[in-house]
Amino acid sequence: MTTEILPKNENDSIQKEIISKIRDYINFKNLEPGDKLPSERKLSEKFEVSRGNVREAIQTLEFYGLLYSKPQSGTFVADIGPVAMNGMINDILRLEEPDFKTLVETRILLELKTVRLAALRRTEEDLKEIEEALEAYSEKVMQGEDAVQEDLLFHLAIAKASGNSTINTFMLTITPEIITNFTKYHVCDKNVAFTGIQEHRDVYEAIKNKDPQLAKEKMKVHFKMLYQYCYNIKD
Amino acid sequence: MTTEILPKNENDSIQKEIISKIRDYINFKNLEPGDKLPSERKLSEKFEVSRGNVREAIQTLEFYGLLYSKPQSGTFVADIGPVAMNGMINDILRLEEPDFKTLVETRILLELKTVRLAALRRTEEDLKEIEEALEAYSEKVMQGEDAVQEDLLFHLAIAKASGNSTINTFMLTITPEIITNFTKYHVCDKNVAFTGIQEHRDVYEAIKNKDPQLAKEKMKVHFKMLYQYCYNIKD
DNA sequence: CAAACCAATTTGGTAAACCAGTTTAAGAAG
DNA sequence: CTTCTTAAACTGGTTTACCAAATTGGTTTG
Repeated sequence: MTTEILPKNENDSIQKEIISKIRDYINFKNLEPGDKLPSERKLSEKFEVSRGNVREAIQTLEFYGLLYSKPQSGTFVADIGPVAMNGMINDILRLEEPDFKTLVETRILLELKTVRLAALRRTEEDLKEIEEALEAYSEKVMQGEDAVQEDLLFHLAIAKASGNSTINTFMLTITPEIITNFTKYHVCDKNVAFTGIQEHRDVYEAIKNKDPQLAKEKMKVHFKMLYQYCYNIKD
Repeated sequence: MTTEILPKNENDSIQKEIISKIRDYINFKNLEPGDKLPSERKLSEKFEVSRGNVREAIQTLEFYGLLYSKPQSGTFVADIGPVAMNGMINDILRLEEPDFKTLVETRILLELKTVRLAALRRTEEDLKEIEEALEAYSEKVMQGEDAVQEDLLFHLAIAKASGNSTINTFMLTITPEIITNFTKYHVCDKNVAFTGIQEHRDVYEAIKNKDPQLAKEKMKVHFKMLYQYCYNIKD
Protein backbone atom coordinates (compact mmCIF):
# COMPACT_ATOMS: atom_id res chain seq x y z
CA MET A 1 0.00 0.00 0.00
CA THR A 2 2.33 1.94 -0.79
CA THR A 3 0.84 4.24 -2.50
CA GLU A 4 -0.71 7.13 -1.26
CA ILE A 5 -4.11 7.17 -2.76
CA LEU A 6 -3.90 10.63 -4.22
CA PRO A 7 -0.91 12.89 -4.72
CA LYS A 8 -1.40 16.42 -3.50
CA ASN A 9 2.02 17.72 -4.45
CA GLU A 10 2.94 19.68 -7.48
CA ASN A 11 4.39 16.47 -8.83
CA ASP A 12 0.75 15.72 -9.38
CA SER A 13 0.57 17.54 -12.69
CA ILE A 14 3.70 15.99 -14.15
CA GLN A 15 2.62 12.54 -13.06
CA LYS A 16 -0.78 13.05 -14.67
CA GLU A 17 0.99 14.13 -17.82
CA ILE A 18 3.01 10.93 -17.85
CA ILE A 19 -0.11 8.86 -17.26
CA SER A 20 -1.82 10.49 -20.22
CA LYS A 21 1.26 9.83 -22.36
CA ILE A 22 1.21 6.19 -21.36
CA ARG A 23 -2.46 6.08 -22.36
CA ASP A 24 -1.63 7.66 -25.70
CA TYR A 25 1.17 5.16 -26.25
CA ILE A 26 -1.11 2.20 -25.49
CA ASN A 27 -3.67 3.56 -27.94
CA PHE A 28 -1.14 4.41 -30.65
CA LYS A 29 0.47 0.99 -30.50
CA ASN A 30 -2.87 -0.73 -30.01
CA LEU A 31 -1.57 -2.61 -27.01
CA GLU A 32 -3.85 -5.40 -25.85
CA PRO A 33 -4.14 -7.19 -22.50
CA GLY A 34 -0.93 -9.00 -21.74
CA ASP A 35 1.17 -6.88 -24.08
CA LYS A 36 4.40 -5.49 -22.74
CA LEU A 37 5.17 -1.84 -22.30
CA PRO A 38 8.62 -0.45 -23.08
CA SER A 39 11.02 -0.59 -20.16
CA GLU A 40 10.97 2.16 -17.58
CA ARG A 41 14.28 3.45 -18.91
CA LYS A 42 13.03 3.74 -22.47
CA LEU A 43 9.83 5.42 -21.38
CA SER A 44 11.75 7.89 -19.26
CA GLU A 45 13.86 9.02 -22.21
CA LYS A 46 10.93 8.94 -24.61
CA PHE A 47 8.93 11.22 -22.31
CA GLU A 48 12.01 13.18 -21.29
CA VAL A 49 11.42 12.71 -17.57
CA SER A 50 13.27 10.89 -14.81
CA ARG A 51 12.86 7.18 -14.39
CA GLY A 52 11.51 7.78 -10.90
CA ASN A 53 8.58 9.75 -12.28
CA VAL A 54 7.81 6.97 -14.73
CA ARG A 55 7.92 4.42 -11.92
CA GLU A 56 5.56 6.53 -9.87
CA ALA A 57 3.07 6.84 -12.71
CA ILE A 58 3.22 3.11 -13.40
CA GLN A 59 2.64 2.34 -9.73
CA THR A 60 -0.43 4.56 -9.70
CA LEU A 61 -1.80 2.72 -12.72
CA GLU A 62 -0.91 -0.53 -10.98
CA PHE A 63 -2.89 0.60 -7.94
CA TYR A 64 -5.99 0.95 -10.09
CA GLY A 65 -5.33 -2.45 -11.62
CA LEU A 66 -4.63 -1.23 -15.14
CA LEU A 67 -1.01 -2.41 -15.34
CA TYR A 68 1.08 -5.02 -13.59
CA SER A 69 4.84 -5.33 -13.28
CA LYS A 70 6.78 -8.56 -13.23
CA PRO A 71 10.24 -8.24 -11.66
CA GLN A 72 13.11 -8.60 -14.08
CA SER A 73 10.64 -8.93 -16.89
CA GLY A 74 8.59 -5.89 -17.71
CA THR A 75 5.37 -3.98 -17.22
CA PHE A 76 2.25 -5.33 -18.88
CA VAL A 77 -1.27 -4.09 -19.56
CA ALA A 78 -3.80 -5.84 -17.34
CA ASP A 79 -6.68 -8.00 -18.48
CA ILE A 80 -8.84 -4.99 -19.24
CA GLY A 81 -9.83 -4.09 -22.77
CA PRO A 82 -8.96 -0.83 -24.51
CA VAL A 83 -12.37 0.73 -23.90
CA ALA A 84 -12.26 0.29 -20.15
CA MET A 85 -8.57 1.20 -20.14
CA ASN A 86 -9.21 4.57 -21.76
CA GLY A 87 -12.32 5.25 -19.75
CA MET A 88 -10.68 4.52 -16.44
CA ILE A 89 -7.50 6.45 -17.14
CA ASN A 90 -9.58 9.46 -18.14
CA ASP A 91 -11.56 9.11 -14.92
CA ILE A 92 -8.36 8.92 -12.91
CA LEU A 93 -6.97 12.01 -14.59
CA ARG A 94 -10.17 13.93 -13.92
CA LEU A 95 -10.37 12.90 -10.27
CA GLU A 96 -10.86 15.93 -8.09
CA GLU A 97 -9.36 16.36 -4.68
CA PRO A 98 -11.99 15.09 -2.25
CA ASP A 99 -13.49 17.93 -0.25
CA PHE A 100 -14.81 17.79 3.27
CA LYS A 101 -18.44 17.67 2.23
CA THR A 102 -18.06 14.54 0.11
CA LEU A 103 -15.94 13.05 2.88
CA VAL A 104 -18.71 13.46 5.45
CA GLU A 105 -21.34 12.32 2.98
CA THR A 106 -19.36 9.16 2.33
CA ARG A 107 -18.73 8.55 6.01
CA ILE A 108 -22.44 8.69 6.80
CA LEU A 109 -23.15 6.28 3.97
CA LEU A 110 -20.51 3.82 5.10
CA GLU A 111 -21.42 3.96 8.76
CA LEU A 112 -25.14 3.44 8.22
CA LYS A 113 -24.11 0.25 6.45
CA THR A 114 -21.47 -0.93 8.92
CA VAL A 115 -23.81 -0.49 11.85
CA ARG A 116 -26.43 -2.67 10.16
CA LEU A 117 -23.88 -5.33 9.28
CA ALA A 118 -22.39 -5.18 12.77
CA ALA A 119 -25.81 -5.80 14.28
CA LEU A 120 -26.18 -8.83 12.04
CA ARG A 121 -22.71 -10.32 12.26
CA ARG A 122 -21.04 -9.17 15.45
CA THR A 123 -19.31 -11.82 17.50
CA GLU A 124 -19.13 -11.72 21.27
CA GLU A 125 -15.58 -10.51 20.99
CA ASP A 126 -16.63 -7.70 18.66
CA LEU A 127 -19.29 -6.69 21.14
CA LYS A 128 -16.77 -6.61 23.94
CA GLU A 129 -14.45 -4.34 22.01
CA ILE A 130 -17.28 -1.99 21.12
CA GLU A 131 -18.30 -1.83 24.75
CA GLU A 132 -14.77 -1.04 25.85
CA ALA A 133 -14.57 1.76 23.31
CA LEU A 134 -17.91 3.05 24.56
CA GLU A 135 -16.75 3.07 28.18
CA ALA A 136 -13.51 4.81 27.30
CA TYR A 137 -15.49 7.49 25.49
CA SER A 138 -17.93 8.01 28.36
CA GLU A 139 -15.16 8.33 30.94
CA LYS A 140 -13.28 10.90 28.91
CA VAL A 141 -16.40 13.02 28.38
CA MET A 142 -17.40 12.75 32.06
CA GLN A 143 -14.01 14.13 33.00
CA GLY A 144 -14.69 17.09 30.76
CA GLU A 145 -11.81 16.24 28.46
CA ASP A 146 -11.71 16.16 24.70
CA ALA A 147 -12.86 12.74 23.46
CA VAL A 148 -12.55 12.95 19.70
CA GLN A 149 -10.18 9.99 19.64
CA GLU A 150 -12.41 7.75 21.74
CA ASP A 151 -15.41 8.78 19.66
CA LEU A 152 -13.55 7.74 16.55
CA LEU A 153 -12.45 4.42 18.00
CA PHE A 154 -16.02 3.55 18.90
CA HIS A 155 -17.04 3.95 15.28
CA LEU A 156 -14.02 2.04 14.04
CA ALA A 157 -14.85 -0.81 16.39
CA ILE A 158 -18.27 -1.03 14.77
CA ALA A 159 -16.67 -0.98 11.34
CA LYS A 160 -14.46 -3.88 12.37
CA ALA A 161 -17.48 -5.81 13.64
CA SER A 162 -19.20 -5.40 10.29
CA GLY A 163 -16.98 -8.14 8.93
CA ASN A 164 -16.53 -6.28 5.64
CA SER A 165 -12.83 -5.67 5.21
CA THR A 166 -13.32 -3.48 2.15
CA ILE A 167 -15.57 -1.02 3.96
CA ASN A 168 -13.27 -1.27 6.95
CA THR A 169 -10.35 -0.17 4.81
CA PHE A 170 -12.35 2.72 3.41
CA MET A 171 -13.30 3.84 6.90
CA LEU A 172 -9.68 3.78 7.97
CA THR A 173 -8.80 5.78 4.89
CA ILE A 174 -11.20 8.66 5.45
CA THR A 175 -11.07 8.77 9.23
CA PRO A 176 -7.87 10.81 9.67
CA GLU A 177 -9.07 13.45 7.23
CA ILE A 178 -12.35 13.63 9.09
CA ILE A 179 -10.61 14.12 12.43
CA THR A 180 -8.36 16.93 11.29
CA ASN A 181 -11.29 18.77 9.72
CA PHE A 182 -13.46 18.23 12.79
CA THR A 183 -10.90 19.67 15.13
CA LYS A 184 -10.15 22.45 12.69
CA TYR A 185 -13.74 23.59 12.25
CA HIS A 186 -14.80 22.64 15.78
CA VAL A 187 -17.77 20.71 14.53
CA CYS A 188 -18.18 19.06 17.92
CA ASP A 189 -18.45 21.00 21.15
CA LYS A 190 -18.83 20.04 24.76
CA ASN A 191 -22.58 19.64 25.27
CA VAL A 192 -22.79 17.68 22.06
CA ALA A 193 -20.32 15.23 23.54
CA PHE A 194 -22.63 14.64 26.52
CA THR A 195 -25.66 13.85 24.40
CA GLY A 196 -23.31 11.73 22.33
CA ILE A 197 -22.82 9.32 25.20
CA GLN A 198 -26.45 8.27 25.26
CA GLU A 199 -26.54 8.10 21.47
CA HIS A 200 -23.52 5.82 21.47
CA ARG A 201 -25.12 3.70 24.13
CA ASP A 202 -28.31 3.38 22.07
CA VAL A 203 -26.33 2.21 19.07
CA TYR A 204 -24.42 -0.24 21.23
CA GLU A 205 -27.60 -1.71 22.70
CA ALA A 206 -29.10 -2.20 19.25
CA ILE A 207 -25.98 -4.02 18.08
CA LYS A 208 -26.00 -6.09 21.24
CA ASN A 209 -29.62 -7.11 20.60
CA LYS A 210 -28.83 -7.86 16.97
CA ASP A 211 -31.44 -5.40 15.73
CA PRO A 212 -30.05 -3.98 12.48
CA GLN A 213 -32.96 -1.67 11.74
CA LEU A 214 -32.88 -0.08 15.18
CA ALA A 215 -29.10 0.20 15.04
CA LYS A 216 -29.37 2.11 11.79
CA GLU A 217 -32.05 4.40 13.21
CA LYS A 218 -29.99 5.16 16.29
CA MET A 219 -26.94 5.87 14.18
CA LYS A 220 -29.03 8.21 12.05
CA VAL A 221 -30.00 10.09 15.20
CA HIS A 222 -26.36 10.25 16.16
CA PHE A 223 -25.50 11.68 12.75
CA LYS A 224 -28.36 14.14 12.73
CA MET A 225 -26.26 17.21 13.38
CA LEU A 226 -23.54 15.97 11.10
CA TYR A 227 -26.15 15.37 8.44
CA GLN A 228 -27.37 18.94 8.62
CA TYR A 229 -23.85 20.24 8.52
CA CYS A 230 -23.13 18.20 5.45
CA TYR A 231 -26.07 19.49 3.45
CA ASN A 232 -26.06 23.07 4.67
CA ILE A 233 -22.43 23.73 3.99
CA LYS A 234 -21.96 26.24 1.24
CA ASP A 235 -21.09 24.69 -2.08
CA MET B 1 -1.87 7.15 -2.89
CA THR B 2 1.20 6.16 -3.58
CA THR B 3 0.92 4.23 -2.28
CA GLU B 4 -0.71 1.30 -3.45
CA ILE B 5 -3.42 0.88 -0.94
CA LEU B 6 -2.61 -2.61 0.21
CA PRO B 7 0.50 -4.69 -0.30
CA LYS B 8 -0.08 -8.22 -1.36
CA ASN B 9 3.56 -9.22 -1.53
CA GLU B 10 5.55 -11.05 1.04
CA ASN B 11 7.08 -7.71 1.92
CA ASP B 12 3.76 -7.23 3.62
CA SER B 13 4.75 -9.13 6.73
CA ILE B 14 8.06 -7.34 7.24
CA GLN B 15 6.41 -3.99 6.71
CA LYS B 16 3.74 -4.83 9.25
CA GLU B 17 6.48 -5.83 11.65
CA ILE B 18 8.17 -2.46 11.22
CA ILE B 19 4.87 -0.67 11.74
CA SER B 20 4.28 -2.51 14.99
CA LYS B 21 7.81 -1.66 16.11
CA ILE B 22 7.18 2.00 15.37
CA ARG B 23 4.01 1.79 17.44
CA ASP B 24 5.95 0.19 20.30
CA TYR B 25 8.58 2.89 20.08
CA ILE B 26 5.98 5.66 20.21
CA ASN B 27 4.40 4.03 23.25
CA PHE B 28 7.69 3.32 25.00
CA LYS B 29 8.94 6.87 24.55
CA ASN B 30 5.49 8.33 25.21
CA LEU B 31 5.67 10.39 22.05
CA GLU B 32 2.93 13.00 21.79
CA PRO B 33 1.46 14.83 18.79
CA GLY B 34 4.17 16.95 17.18
CA ASP B 35 7.05 14.96 18.65
CA LYS B 36 9.78 13.86 16.31
CA LEU B 37 10.62 10.30 15.47
CA PRO B 38 14.23 9.18 15.08
CA SER B 39 15.58 9.59 11.58
CA GLU B 40 14.93 6.93 8.99
CA ARG B 41 18.58 5.88 9.16
CA LYS B 42 18.53 5.40 12.93
CA LEU B 43 15.27 3.47 12.77
CA SER B 44 16.64 1.25 10.01
CA GLU B 45 19.64 0.20 12.09
CA LYS B 46 17.61 -0.04 15.28
CA PHE B 47 15.15 -2.39 13.60
CA GLU B 48 17.92 -4.04 11.56
CA VAL B 49 16.16 -3.50 8.24
CA SER B 50 16.91 -1.44 5.16
CA ARG B 51 16.11 2.24 5.09
CA GLY B 52 13.80 1.60 2.18
CA ASN B 53 11.61 -0.64 4.30
CA VAL B 54 11.42 1.98 6.99
CA ARG B 55 10.48 4.61 4.43
CA GLU B 56 7.74 2.37 3.09
CA ALA B 57 6.30 1.76 6.55
CA ILE B 58 6.38 5.46 7.37
CA GLN B 59 4.64 6.27 4.10
CA THR B 60 1.89 3.81 4.90
CA LEU B 61 1.39 5.43 8.29
CA GLU B 62 1.45 8.79 6.53
CA PHE B 63 -1.27 7.57 4.18
CA TYR B 64 -3.52 6.90 7.15
CA GLY B 65 -2.70 10.29 8.58
CA LEU B 66 -0.84 9.04 11.64
CA LEU B 67 2.55 10.55 10.80
CA TYR B 68 3.78 13.39 8.65
CA SER B 69 7.22 14.05 7.22
CA LYS B 70 8.81 17.43 6.75
CA PRO B 71 11.55 17.48 4.12
CA GLN B 72 15.05 17.99 5.45
CA SER B 73 13.67 18.01 8.96
CA GLY B 74 12.14 14.80 10.23
CA THR B 75 9.08 12.64 10.69
CA PHE B 76 6.54 13.64 13.30
CA VAL B 77 3.50 12.08 14.96
CA ALA B 78 0.30 13.66 13.73
CA ASP B 79 -2.24 15.53 15.80
CA ILE B 80 -3.83 12.31 17.00
CA GLY B 81 -3.60 11.24 20.60
CA PRO B 82 -2.05 8.00 21.85
CA VAL B 83 -5.39 6.20 22.17
CA ALA B 84 -6.41 6.74 18.58
CA MET B 85 -2.84 6.15 17.45
CA ASN B 86 -2.70 2.69 19.01
CA GLY B 87 -6.22 1.82 17.99
CA MET B 88 -5.73 2.75 14.37
CA ILE B 89 -2.36 1.07 14.02
CA ASN B 90 -3.81 -2.11 15.46
CA ASP B 91 -6.69 -1.88 13.00
CA ILE B 92 -4.28 -1.38 10.13
CA LEU B 93 -2.22 -4.38 11.17
CA ARG B 94 -5.31 -6.55 11.48
CA LEU B 95 -6.71 -5.52 8.10
CA GLU B 96 -7.60 -8.61 6.14
CA GLU B 97 -7.19 -8.96 2.43
CA PRO B 98 -10.56 -7.97 0.97
CA ASP B 99 -12.37 -10.97 -0.47
CA PHE B 100 -14.72 -11.00 -3.40
CA LYS B 101 -17.86 -11.12 -1.28
CA THR B 102 -17.08 -7.94 0.65
CA LEU B 103 -16.04 -6.34 -2.62
CA VAL B 104 -19.42 -7.00 -4.22
CA GLU B 105 -21.25 -6.03 -1.05
CA THR B 106 -19.41 -2.72 -1.01
CA ARG B 107 -19.99 -2.11 -4.68
CA ILE B 108 -23.74 -2.55 -4.31
CA LEU B 109 -23.74 -0.16 -1.36
CA LEU B 110 -21.77 2.49 -3.21
CA GLU B 111 -23.75 2.24 -6.42
CA LEU B 112 -27.15 2.48 -4.76
CA LYS B 113 -25.87 5.76 -3.36
CA THR B 114 -24.21 7.09 -6.51
CA VAL B 115 -27.28 6.46 -8.61
CA ARG B 116 -29.42 8.46 -6.16
CA LEU B 117 -26.92 11.31 -6.09
CA ALA B 118 -26.57 11.22 -9.85
CA ALA B 119 -30.32 11.57 -10.25
CA LEU B 120 -30.23 14.60 -7.97
CA ARG B 121 -27.10 16.34 -9.22
CA ARG B 122 -26.39 15.27 -12.78
CA THR B 123 -25.57 18.03 -15.23
CA GLU B 124 -26.54 17.89 -18.88
CA GLU B 125 -22.97 16.93 -19.71
CA ASP B 126 -23.07 14.08 -17.20
CA LEU B 127 -26.28 12.83 -18.76
CA LYS B 128 -24.73 12.92 -22.20
CA GLU B 129 -21.76 10.85 -21.08
CA ILE B 130 -24.01 8.31 -19.39
CA GLU B 131 -26.07 8.03 -22.55
CA GLU B 132 -22.98 7.48 -24.67
CA ALA B 133 -21.83 4.73 -22.33
CA LEU B 134 -25.29 3.19 -22.53
CA GLU B 135 -25.26 3.21 -26.33
CA ALA B 136 -21.80 1.70 -26.49
CA TYR B 137 -22.96 -1.09 -24.19
CA SER B 138 -26.10 -1.81 -26.20
CA GLU B 139 -24.22 -1.98 -29.48
CA LYS B 140 -21.65 -4.38 -28.12
CA VAL B 141 -24.30 -6.69 -26.71
CA MET B 142 -26.37 -6.55 -29.90
CA GLN B 143 -23.35 -7.70 -31.84
CA GLY B 144 -23.13 -10.68 -29.52
CA GLU B 145 -19.76 -9.60 -28.20
CA ASP B 146 -18.53 -9.46 -24.66
CA ALA B 147 -19.47 -6.11 -23.11
CA VAL B 148 -18.04 -6.25 -19.60
CA GLN B 149 -15.94 -3.13 -20.24
CA GLU B 150 -18.85 -1.08 -21.55
CA ASP B 151 -21.01 -2.28 -18.68
CA LEU B 152 -18.39 -1.07 -16.26
CA LEU B 153 -18.00 2.30 -17.94
CA PHE B 154 -21.73 2.90 -17.71
CA HIS B 155 -21.57 2.46 -13.96
CA LEU B 156 -18.46 4.61 -13.67
CA ALA B 157 -20.18 7.37 -15.65
CA ILE B 158 -22.95 7.35 -13.06
CA ALA B 159 -20.38 7.48 -10.27
CA LYS B 160 -18.83 10.51 -11.90
CA ALA B 161 -22.22 12.20 -12.19
CA SER B 162 -22.82 11.69 -8.47
CA GLY B 163 -20.48 14.61 -7.83
CA ASN B 164 -18.93 12.85 -4.84
CA SER B 165 -15.23 12.53 -5.57
CA THR B 166 -14.59 10.35 -2.52
CA ILE B 167 -17.08 7.69 -3.59
CA ASN B 168 -15.83 8.09 -7.14
CA THR B 169 -12.32 7.24 -6.00
CA PHE B 170 -13.56 4.22 -4.09
CA MET B 171 -15.44 2.99 -7.14
CA LEU B 172 -12.34 3.31 -9.26
CA THR B 173 -10.41 1.42 -6.62
CA ILE B 174 -12.63 -1.64 -6.46
CA THR B 175 -13.66 -1.78 -10.11
CA PRO B 176 -10.62 -3.59 -11.53
CA GLU B 177 -10.80 -6.28 -8.87
CA ILE B 178 -14.49 -6.72 -9.64
CA ILE B 179 -13.81 -7.11 -13.34
CA THR B 180 -11.14 -9.74 -12.99
CA ASN B 181 -13.29 -11.76 -10.61
CA PHE B 182 -16.32 -11.44 -12.87
CA THR B 183 -14.50 -12.73 -15.89
CA LYS B 184 -12.84 -15.42 -13.79
CA TYR B 185 -16.05 -16.80 -12.30
CA HIS B 186 -18.19 -15.98 -15.32
CA VAL B 187 -20.76 -14.21 -13.21
CA CYS B 188 -22.32 -12.67 -16.28
CA ASP B 189 -23.42 -14.68 -19.29
CA LYS B 190 -25.01 -13.80 -22.59
CA ASN B 191 -28.75 -13.71 -21.90
CA VAL B 192 -28.10 -11.71 -18.76
CA ALA B 193 -26.40 -9.11 -20.93
CA PHE B 194 -29.54 -8.74 -23.04
CA THR B 195 -31.82 -8.14 -20.10
CA GLY B 196 -29.09 -5.83 -18.81
CA ILE B 197 -29.70 -3.43 -21.70
CA GLN B 198 -33.24 -2.65 -20.64
CA GLU B 199 -32.17 -2.45 -17.00
CA HIS B 200 -29.47 0.06 -17.90
CA ARG B 201 -31.96 2.04 -19.93
CA ASP B 202 -34.38 2.13 -17.00
CA VAL B 203 -31.67 3.48 -14.74
CA TYR B 204 -30.69 6.04 -17.34
CA GLU B 205 -34.28 7.26 -17.76
CA ALA B 206 -34.70 7.66 -14.02
CA ILE B 207 -31.52 9.73 -13.82
CA LYS B 208 -32.65 11.75 -16.81
CA ASN B 209 -35.97 12.51 -15.09
CA LYS B 210 -34.17 13.38 -11.87
CA ASP B 211 -36.06 10.75 -9.91
CA PRO B 212 -33.63 9.48 -7.25
CA GLN B 213 -36.02 6.96 -5.69
CA LEU B 214 -36.87 5.35 -8.99
CA ALA B 215 -33.23 5.33 -10.03
CA LYS B 216 -32.34 3.46 -6.87
CA GLU B 217 -35.15 0.95 -7.42
CA LYS B 218 -34.08 0.30 -10.99
CA MET B 219 -30.49 -0.14 -9.93
CA LYS B 220 -31.65 -2.61 -7.28
CA VAL B 221 -33.37 -4.59 -9.98
CA HIS B 222 -30.21 -4.51 -12.02
CA PHE B 223 -28.25 -5.83 -9.06
CA LYS B 224 -30.77 -8.49 -8.18
CA MET B 225 -28.75 -11.40 -9.48
CA LEU B 226 -25.55 -9.94 -8.13
CA TYR B 227 -27.24 -9.50 -4.79
CA GLN B 228 -28.20 -13.13 -4.62
CA TYR B 229 -24.73 -14.18 -5.62
CA CYS B 230 -23.25 -12.04 -2.90
CA TYR B 231 -25.33 -13.51 -0.11
CA ASN B 232 -25.45 -17.10 -1.29
CA ILE B 233 -21.73 -17.48 -1.75
CA LYS B 234 -20.26 -19.88 0.73
CA ASP B 235 -18.52 -18.24 3.63
C1' DC C 1 14.99 -30.42 -38.76
C1' DA C 2 13.80 -29.80 -34.07
C1' DA C 3 14.96 -29.41 -29.49
C1' DA C 4 17.93 -28.18 -25.95
C1' DC C 5 21.31 -25.45 -24.11
C1' DC C 6 24.04 -21.28 -23.25
C1' DA C 7 25.72 -16.73 -23.04
C1' DA C 8 24.58 -12.00 -23.38
C1' DT C 9 21.44 -8.46 -22.98
C1' DT C 10 17.43 -6.37 -20.81
C1' DT C 11 14.36 -6.01 -17.10
C1' DG C 12 12.19 -4.11 -12.51
C1' DG C 13 13.82 -3.87 -7.92
C1' DT C 14 16.95 -2.18 -4.41
C1' DA C 15 20.75 -0.37 -1.92
C1' DA C 16 24.09 3.15 -1.85
C1' DA C 17 25.53 7.88 -2.81
C1' DC C 18 24.21 12.53 -3.27
C1' DC C 19 21.57 16.88 -2.52
C1' DA C 20 19.53 20.88 -0.58
C1' DG C 21 17.38 22.62 3.49
C1' DT C 22 17.11 22.48 8.52
C1' DT C 23 18.66 22.03 13.01
C1' DT C 24 22.03 22.19 16.41
C1' DA C 25 25.72 23.63 19.07
C1' DA C 26 29.91 25.63 19.67
C1' DG C 27 32.38 29.95 19.75
C1' DA C 28 33.09 34.75 19.49
C1' DA C 29 31.61 39.25 20.61
C1' DG C 30 29.29 42.46 23.56
C1' DC D 1 26.21 35.81 31.36
C1' DT D 2 23.74 36.77 27.18
C1' DT D 3 23.35 37.10 22.27
C1' DC D 4 24.55 36.77 17.67
C1' DT D 5 27.29 34.25 14.11
C1' DT D 6 28.59 30.42 11.80
C1' DA D 7 29.89 26.02 10.50
C1' DA D 8 29.26 21.26 11.01
C1' DA D 9 26.19 17.51 11.48
C1' DC D 10 21.69 15.68 10.37
C1' DT D 11 17.33 15.30 7.87
C1' DG D 12 14.00 13.44 4.17
C1' DG D 13 14.01 13.36 -0.70
C1' DT D 14 16.11 12.24 -5.14
C1' DT D 15 19.20 10.53 -8.33
C1' DT D 16 22.51 7.10 -9.52
C1' DA D 17 24.68 2.62 -9.70
C1' DC D 18 24.31 -2.04 -9.08
C1' DC D 19 21.91 -6.68 -8.79
C1' DA D 20 19.79 -10.94 -9.74
C1' DA D 21 16.18 -12.88 -12.39
C1' DA D 22 14.34 -13.60 -16.87
C1' DT D 23 13.98 -13.11 -21.63
C1' DT D 24 16.22 -13.50 -26.08
C1' DG D 25 18.83 -14.92 -30.01
C1' DG D 26 22.18 -17.85 -31.64
C1' DT D 27 24.50 -22.17 -31.48
C1' DT D 28 25.04 -26.86 -30.73
C1' DT D 29 23.47 -31.44 -30.36
C1' DG D 30 20.60 -35.59 -30.94
